Amino acid sequence: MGHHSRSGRSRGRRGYHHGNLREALIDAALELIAEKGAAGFTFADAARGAGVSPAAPYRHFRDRDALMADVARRGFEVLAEDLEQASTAGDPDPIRRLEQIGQAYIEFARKEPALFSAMFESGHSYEAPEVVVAEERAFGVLLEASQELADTVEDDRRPPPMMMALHMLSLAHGIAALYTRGDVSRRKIPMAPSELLEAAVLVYLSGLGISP
Amino acid sequence: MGHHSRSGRSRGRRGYHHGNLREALIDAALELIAEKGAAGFTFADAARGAGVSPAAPYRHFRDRDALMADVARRGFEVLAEDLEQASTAGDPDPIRRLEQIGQAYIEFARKEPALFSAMFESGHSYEAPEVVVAEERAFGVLLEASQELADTVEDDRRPPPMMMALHMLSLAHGIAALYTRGDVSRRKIPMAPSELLEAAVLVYLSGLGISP
DNA sequence: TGTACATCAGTGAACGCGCGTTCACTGATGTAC
DNA sequence: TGTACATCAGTGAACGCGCGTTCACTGATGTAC
Repeated sequence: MGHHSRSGRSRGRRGYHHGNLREALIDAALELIAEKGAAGFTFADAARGAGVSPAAPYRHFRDRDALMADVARRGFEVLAEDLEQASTAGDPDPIRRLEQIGQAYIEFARKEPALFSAMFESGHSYEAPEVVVAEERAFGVLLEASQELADTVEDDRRPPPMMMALHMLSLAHGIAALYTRGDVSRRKIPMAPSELLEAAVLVYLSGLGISP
Repeated sequence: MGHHSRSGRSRGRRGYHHGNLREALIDAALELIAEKGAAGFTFADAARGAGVSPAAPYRHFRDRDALMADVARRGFEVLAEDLEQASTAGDPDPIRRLEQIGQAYIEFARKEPALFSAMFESGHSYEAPEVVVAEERAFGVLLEASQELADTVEDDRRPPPMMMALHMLSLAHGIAALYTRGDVSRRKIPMAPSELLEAAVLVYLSGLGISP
């Protein structure tokens, strides 16, 4: 299953103690989310998936919600890393950078549908500090790139970076939510999501007076 | 509760027969979704909410999924109506029309968070024909307005209406999903969602060479 | 290096609960004549 | 208009099941000396 490429499959416990049950539970949750959606599993399911007794998860998470919050936190952390990667690697041209970050956003949704669901479709808002921090870190990448791009424009025509970042995020998130998840979902469109995003970004930036 | 402004509150049964249990179950489901999210209720909860025995819903819906699908269908129908309303009423100028449709989209998400959740955050894709029809009807409004606006541009610079419509939808949906639901959710931003959308639309259209 | 002991991270049995679902039933409604 | 009857839409009791959660427990690990 694709979404374990990062964390590796939990490879069976080595005795009475599991060794890394916390991670194994998160992995199991992701697998279950991928199968049946964010609402489609129970605390006991996660225990079963990790190969432990139903009482074992209580050593690591207060309840199912706490487990889900941790899954969401990891999601935002992975997303932040991906966006940072897209921002620092690749073409350093400010326009290309912004566009690459947007592409990384929808690519994240495509590659990690289970994380994406846990983050945005679980019915919770996750006000836990670690989640908020990770969220802001991800948004910060977008904001910084917007700032940098805005700085290339002469003073009197410079667009507000915060607005640019929010526009980019909304656009990327909308495309991701509606069109990127191949299996569980969604609407079909006559072009790839990445093309749709690319075209939108170019039009949008052109509207701000920014052209390649 | 706000989301009953359209259908009216179910006002207690008048005897052994409920009279309109199907609608009452949908109403109850909406109330429960508003309280606890799309995953936060059971078939039995819906029955309780409608004031009938747990066996009664089986006369109208095969299971909980069938009930949710019907809620989603109604959601898309209401959305389609709202978009049509925004398209036909109000300013007939093509630019304003498109923008009004976008505003209606996020306004729908704000006013009907329970419907919005059922439509987009329930973990189902709803391939039932009636749902697809309602979805296409809603999208059709956006497409038609895009078509009309594209027609105001001279031939050689005319943007593809389908692309415009998809861009508008993605943008509106992203803003709606991230920022419009006051209670259950979400991120805070330094401007109202409607302003965020308005600015984005103006920039975008300007990028297409369309200005008021 | 060995031993005693504290701590940690699991077990597995048990419980109460509510859910989904079926069933024979029955009150209410509609219709034929 | 009245009556017999079919159909509809609900009841309520029952069931098996799996979930969440607690509990005393125990095997494994780490550490002091």
